[in-house]
Amino acid sequence: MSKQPVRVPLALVDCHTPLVDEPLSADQAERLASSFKALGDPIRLRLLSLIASHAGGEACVCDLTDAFDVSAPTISHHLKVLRETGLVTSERRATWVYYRAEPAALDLLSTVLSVPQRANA
Amino acid sequence: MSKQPVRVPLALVDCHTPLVDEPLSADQAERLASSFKALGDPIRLRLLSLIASHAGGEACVCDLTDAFDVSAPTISHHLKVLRETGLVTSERRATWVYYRAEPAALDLLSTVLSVPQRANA
DNA sequence: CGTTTATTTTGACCGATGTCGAAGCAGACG
DNA sequence: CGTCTGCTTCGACATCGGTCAAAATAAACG
Repeated sequence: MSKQPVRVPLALVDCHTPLVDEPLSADQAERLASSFKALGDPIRLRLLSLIASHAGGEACVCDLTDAFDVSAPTISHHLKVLRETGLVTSERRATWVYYRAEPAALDLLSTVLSVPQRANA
Repeated sequence: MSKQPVRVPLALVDCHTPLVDEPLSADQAERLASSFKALGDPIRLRLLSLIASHAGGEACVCDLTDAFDVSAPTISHHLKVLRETGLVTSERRATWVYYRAEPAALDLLSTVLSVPQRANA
């Protein structure tokens, strides 16, 4: 029942305030933009969603490849982009490679976009 | 004290479930990706943040241009991208053009990325 | 060990996108 | 009316990014 260690991708430490609250620094914007860019492709979004919503919290690449009309190298490329931004992690077990979503990364981006309701300014 | 009309950008009606809950359809992914792609540029992120956090809830283009090292046409281009995805709206008043953030659009994207905490699957 | 299957890397292609200067448009103000 | 200022559009250019086929790597299996 212990708390999971909260894994915030290295590139995103220090970005935790909703962007509507105060202007992002150039530096924060640079790092956040990389993450959103990774989400800015329909195949990557679907991959992430498939992985995150998959039974057991992980999905094998072979499961993912079949869901799309693009070649295996293309899927691999998109997974790499998601990995490099810390949105997913991967682990090889025997023949197959399994991907998991990184909830802390998603949550952080969700927070940045959130709109805290307050008195209408 | 009446409720504001909730303005969800047309392209995003029908996308309201966290992507970790169930796989996005190709169609939803396509539309959401457009929005995230708009957020996938550091200048656009900072523009959005500047606009949303600006006193009065709106900012004039002239305020925005000075904050960056790029030309006015480039700022205008980025604002157009934000406008076309429904993240901001603009209004001309006399000499100046004012931009506002669209909270419903931000909130929707925030929801899609959110991670509802539940029993660890 | 050679083969087969799963996944990634490499290299090339080409369309998409960020950038700028120049030109255009819209109001305001003499 | 003519001109000035604020903003956008146009056209060109360079870079980036998604895609594939082919080759490379990894692990199992016979």
